[in-house]
Amino acid sequence: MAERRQRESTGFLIKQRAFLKLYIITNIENGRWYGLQLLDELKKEFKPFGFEPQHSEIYRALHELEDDEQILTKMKVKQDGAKRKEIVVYKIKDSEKAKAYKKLVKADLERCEQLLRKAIRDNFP
Amino acid sequence: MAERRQRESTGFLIKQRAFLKLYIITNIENGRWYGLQLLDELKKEFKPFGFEPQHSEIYRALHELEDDEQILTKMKVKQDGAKRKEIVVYKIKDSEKAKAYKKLVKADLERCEQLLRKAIRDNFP
DNA sequence: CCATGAACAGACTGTTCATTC
DNA sequence: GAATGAACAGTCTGTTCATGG
Repeated sequence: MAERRQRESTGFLIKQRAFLKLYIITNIENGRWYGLQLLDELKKEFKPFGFEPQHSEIYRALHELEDDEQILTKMKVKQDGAKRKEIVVYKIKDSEKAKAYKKLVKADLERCEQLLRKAIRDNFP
Repeated sequence: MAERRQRESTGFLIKQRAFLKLYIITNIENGRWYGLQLLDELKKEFKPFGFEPQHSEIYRALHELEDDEQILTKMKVKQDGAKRKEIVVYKIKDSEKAKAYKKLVKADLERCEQLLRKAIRDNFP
């Protein structure tokens, strides 16, 4: 089971999903995080670049990193303080797979960067 | 009439359509071109970057540059030689609008490039 | 086969709704 | 309101089909 999408159709630019997954892994490598917390952080990061990710994309990315890529595991924990709300906290489950995934995305990011630079060169001499 | 799409939803990366439109304008600024000819040229250009545009995207881009952006006009011409096949050749109709469009896309390309560079910086120290 | 175009279908993502604290 | 999740809807794009030389 668990065979899912495989990208590389005609290969234009990287998809938002993969881009967010990369950031999520890196953040979780440095500590525990849960969904809305990641959303706030990433919104803050990308706001200056006119990009504002949505909460559903973050959750989809987290679910795929757990179910498809098998890179993360989740834990439900009671929030600190008086509140008895459960939140879903993620941590790295397989750091080798995490490393491999990041390597893949890095290559794609560099490819995309070159494509954009080429477009600027070719069209604005 | 003729009110159509306006991008900037949450603003991740530039869309393939806009990217191709830019190249199409630049190519047509330097002479007459028709659809499949542009397709061949652009496939050749982007092949080394793992990107291979499809013919329907080229046609959609051309149609929008004519109908929506009002930057191009088309002419049907008989192909040279013995063949009596008509092909659809485009030329610039409004070079001011072309210039303005390219300026817009340039800004977006630069924004995207910065976003990618940031991702490389942030995740691969 | 070349050339243009439209129709159809699927993938990706944004908006909304549902549920629980 | 915070948090998670799923359902729904729309857009973008790839594949296929249709037409004509």
